[in-house]
Amino acid sequence: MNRVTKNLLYEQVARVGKALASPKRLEMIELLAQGEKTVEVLAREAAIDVKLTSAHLRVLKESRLVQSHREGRFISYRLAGEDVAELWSRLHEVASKYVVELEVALGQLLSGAERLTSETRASLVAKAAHGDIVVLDVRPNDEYRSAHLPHARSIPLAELKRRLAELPRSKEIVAYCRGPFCMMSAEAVGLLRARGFRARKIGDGVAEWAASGLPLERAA
Amino acid sequence: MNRVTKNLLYEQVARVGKALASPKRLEMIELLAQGEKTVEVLAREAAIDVKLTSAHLRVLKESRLVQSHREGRFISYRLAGEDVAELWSRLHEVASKYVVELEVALGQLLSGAERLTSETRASLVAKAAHGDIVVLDVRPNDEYRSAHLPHARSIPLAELKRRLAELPRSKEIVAYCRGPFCMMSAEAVGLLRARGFRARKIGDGVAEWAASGLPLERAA
DNA sequence: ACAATATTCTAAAGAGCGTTAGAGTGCGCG
DNA sequence: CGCGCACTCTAACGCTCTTTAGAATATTGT
Repeated sequence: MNRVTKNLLYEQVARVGKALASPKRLEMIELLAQGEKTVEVLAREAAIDVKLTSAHLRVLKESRLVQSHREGRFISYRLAGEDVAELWSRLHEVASKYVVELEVALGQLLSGAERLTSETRASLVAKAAHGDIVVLDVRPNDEYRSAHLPHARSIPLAELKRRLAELPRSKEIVAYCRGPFCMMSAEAVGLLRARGFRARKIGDGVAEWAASGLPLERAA
Repeated sequence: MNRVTKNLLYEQVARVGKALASPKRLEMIELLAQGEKTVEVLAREAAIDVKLTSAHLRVLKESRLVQSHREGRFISYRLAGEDVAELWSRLHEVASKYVVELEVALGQLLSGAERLTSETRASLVAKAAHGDIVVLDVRPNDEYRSAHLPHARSIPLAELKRRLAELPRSKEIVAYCRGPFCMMSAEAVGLLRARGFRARKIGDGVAEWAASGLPLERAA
């Protein structure tokens, strides 16, 4: 009985592991870490067929990583807790530390994006609080409202070009988006630099930030 | 290219997820979190066929979660880093928090084993340092030597019955083993209570302890 | 060099998972 | 009420993973 029970327990944990074993589901988890989303929105943002998205969400729901609730005609999904985002963050931390191919790919992708340590995160907050830099959130505005880095300002990537006047040329602009795999902040930096701003990106998203133990801000 | 690269990245992370998607591999990771082991030892302790153990180790090695090196006729495996044990700990933390069936099974299995918080962990160390309690490691001695909780004493479960004289009847004995799924500490507590000792178990193993940020001791 | 031991490699069967399409369900609006 | 929308359920295909057995490899001791 001992051994049988034991295997059953590892099986339950493996159910969560299985949920984390698919690239599509991982992308969905990262998107949901930005805030609640409907199936349709999720399918569009991840570029996955709606039916397939629904099927994957079913798996995530069965493993208790996400929860769903109906809102009128739409069904909205969210992560089951903060620690799910943290788990995702740890997973890709371990992955990027040990999987060489990922390192190489990440290196190309991030193209100079800073990997933050707890010290640099703390000094980032301090500089932002003091007004020495501008922390810029380039995700869609609803994701910003759901949660964002301390002192961050929201200008979604799509609106950046026509809202450049809101940004100072005297200060360094530090852009971020959904996490190290997300290209939006890199695009934003490219645009800003072309217009003569001083800008750089960081690899952190809200999940990475929270996983490092620092608090997030939420819109009222 | 953007999308292609992106999927490739999630795929790399999913490789690690896949490695965590099998009950047998999870059990092996927990065993390896206790210290380096050869294939044969691992196979015996997990009650898995040697060939199958080797195959699973191959998967773990390909996902860079474990490393191997030859020692004479044996090949010894260990976790690739401390954060792998931490990842395992987080995984089963999330699993046990959200998977109801696991909760129930755990509840029966732990039968009163204390879930530790950071406060109770700290006070445990303080009491052990002061000599108010005896922290007892009932795992095989080589696992104890590899790493153990602060101030812990080693009496492997197999030797406990004939070494009872080494333990004080005046102090409470706090037993632990490999983690919340491990039955050895529960057996030890049963034995000790039957002989008139004051004893209880805790769910922590070295992985859970380290994941909570506290230091471990290692034999010189 | 040869036998014994520990482990890996190869091949093949079976189970389980991802994906797609079509039918079905629940909600809101006219 | 009934139509349309958002989503889920079911069934089926192909593919990948697990598991087992047999052959192969590397190392030690004689």
